[in-house]
Amino acid sequence: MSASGPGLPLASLYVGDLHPDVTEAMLYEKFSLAGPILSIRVCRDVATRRSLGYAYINFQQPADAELALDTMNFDIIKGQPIRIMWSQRDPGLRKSGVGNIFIKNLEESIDNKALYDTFSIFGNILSCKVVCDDHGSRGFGFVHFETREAAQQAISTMNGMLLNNRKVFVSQFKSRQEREAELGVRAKEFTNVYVKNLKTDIDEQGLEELFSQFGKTLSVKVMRDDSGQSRGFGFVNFEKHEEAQKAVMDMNGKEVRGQLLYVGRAQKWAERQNELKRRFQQMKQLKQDRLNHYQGVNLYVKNLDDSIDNERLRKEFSPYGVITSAKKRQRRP
DNA sequence: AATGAGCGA
Repeated sequence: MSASGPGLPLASLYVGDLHPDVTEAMLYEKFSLAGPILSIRVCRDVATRRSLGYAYINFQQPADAELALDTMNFDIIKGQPIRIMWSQRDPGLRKSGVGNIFIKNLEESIDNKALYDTFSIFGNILSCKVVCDDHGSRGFGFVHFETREAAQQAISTMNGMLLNNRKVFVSQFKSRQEREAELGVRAKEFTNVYVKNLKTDIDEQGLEELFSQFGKTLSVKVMRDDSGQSRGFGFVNFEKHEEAQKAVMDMNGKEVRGQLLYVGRAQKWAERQNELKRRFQQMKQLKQDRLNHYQGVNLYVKNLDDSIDNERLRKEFSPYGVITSAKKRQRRP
């Protein structure tokens, strides 16, 4: 029988955000308090058997499932709040993001339950979460409503409201891509230009002289250390975007007093931090991936005689399987 | 400042 056949879906819950060690037995112990259970399954990776972090709880009675959802949502198992939803095998609503809203500037004591309670007056909530790290709330979260009307209601009445004395911002959820596209558009209209590789004896006046040919500048600044010495970079803010654009086009890579200038759009401090963080994490991930890739398939062979070269190494090991690389380390001189 | 993950493996 198809699992979407009559009877089943109405009494089936999806439980997500599970700690990887959560088992069927632990879920049974908890959820059977709401009523008789038909079956429970923690979904696992077929090869490794590791928990995928979600489970299904099938009740005999829909009313019991509803009771569980209403009373056990966000309860903590193994230190992690579980997130309960109705099982909905059709991914349409989830993927479309219709009805999904974003809330930021949440006061730290506002948790999942509080967020759920404040927003549930606008309509049926499919899923809701305050984003946390190990220090607690990160001050923002999501509420996914069943309908766009509910989401719209929530946005228009809650945006700008005080919640525990903090003014919250509520808006339509935007995917990372949408958001970056939006930032990109704004960034394209920049007027502030970042200049580096400046000789340290170039001051504001010198910088101004270099860039005034492109248009009227609103401000020119050379960044300095505590002793007042130039740090070799600065900012030129133009009145018009076109002028800033032209300054970048003409001056980037240009030699000024023996140094190649870097000239580009000035980033906001936060934007710069984000980029650095992202690059750092990307690098970390890359290293991890390589490590994982070689884990268990890379052999280290020591005590090789000088006469053995890469070719010979490969030949000796080739009977045991496909070799992707065989390299002998050069003896240090 | 911050815009997710997720459906019977």
